[in-house]
Amino acid sequence: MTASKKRQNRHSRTRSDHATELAEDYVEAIADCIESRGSCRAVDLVKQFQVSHVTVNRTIGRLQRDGFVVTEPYAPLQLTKAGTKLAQASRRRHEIVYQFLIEIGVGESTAATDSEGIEHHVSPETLAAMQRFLKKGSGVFY
Amino acid sequence: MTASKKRQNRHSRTRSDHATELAEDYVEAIADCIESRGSCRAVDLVKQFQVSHVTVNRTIGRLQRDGFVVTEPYAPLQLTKAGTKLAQASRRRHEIVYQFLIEIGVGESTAATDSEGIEHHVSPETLAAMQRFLKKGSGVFY
DNA sequence: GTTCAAGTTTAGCACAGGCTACATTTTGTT
DNA sequence: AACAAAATGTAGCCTGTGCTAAACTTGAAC
Repeated sequence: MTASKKRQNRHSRTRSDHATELAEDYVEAIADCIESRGSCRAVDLVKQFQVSHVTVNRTIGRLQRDGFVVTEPYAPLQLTKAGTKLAQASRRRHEIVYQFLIEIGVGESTAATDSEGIEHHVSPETLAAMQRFLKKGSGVFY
Repeated sequence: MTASKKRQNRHSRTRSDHATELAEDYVEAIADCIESRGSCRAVDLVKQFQVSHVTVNRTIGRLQRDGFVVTEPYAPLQLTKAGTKLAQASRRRHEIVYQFLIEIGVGESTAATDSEGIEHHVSPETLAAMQRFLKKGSGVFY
């Protein structure tokens, strides 16, 4: 495969990737919120993402349309089965990437920031490579 | 810093990050194209990114507006100083991430794909960690 | 020098994801 | 019960990034 052909593959996926990123961030946040506080409301997401409640509201609408979330007006959010699954997968990736960054010597704060961005672009193969690395322990590297 | 506070930081940057990603991809591609073929036309980018020529055209317009590219109607594209700088930085990050993925055992094809997505989310600190890792050689890990 | 093909530009549309301003509903306090 | 505050919803706007259709330039072939 040529270099430019590879790039084509990636970029033909870029748009839909971006569409999925927000969904993953939201369901992850919703799952966290439900776990830690028992339920999740739009206002919790407003605090998380630092966007206006209108933006949150409409993003939730898209999540509902896409089958990740169910809501009734003025009621807390609930994840569907698909939403829960997506949240778990997203959180798992996130955690592995975070730990991996820590392992290669990135500071906690930066690891937290970068893992948020990176997690959405890590394929199963790369994730597996990171896991292998983590299992070896940091003694191997340092 | 709390976990949710960290997330806020990342997400408050997400939108502008996305805006920058495309710019980086474009200037990188333009720089590659100029190097390999002597000049770069919109049609070359159409092939690279697999989007319509109209989309390319308007993206170029934004790049020009933002000072990364100069064009005259029906003429090849040129990078400004800022554009060249951005392209170099982008390519450097890209290359380090790619080599790093290879080093931890990711296959070439996947490394190419994932590095395209990851490069935009790697902070200088994480990039430095990856470089340290590369300098140690793969013998340390395998 | 005309004509034709390739490249470019313009017009106009869609959707995602951001916003403010304003309306409505819920909930907690008195 | 009434009011105030908090949460949610609605209307309408903007930009970015995608598209098709149609017009226009440019350059090459005849």
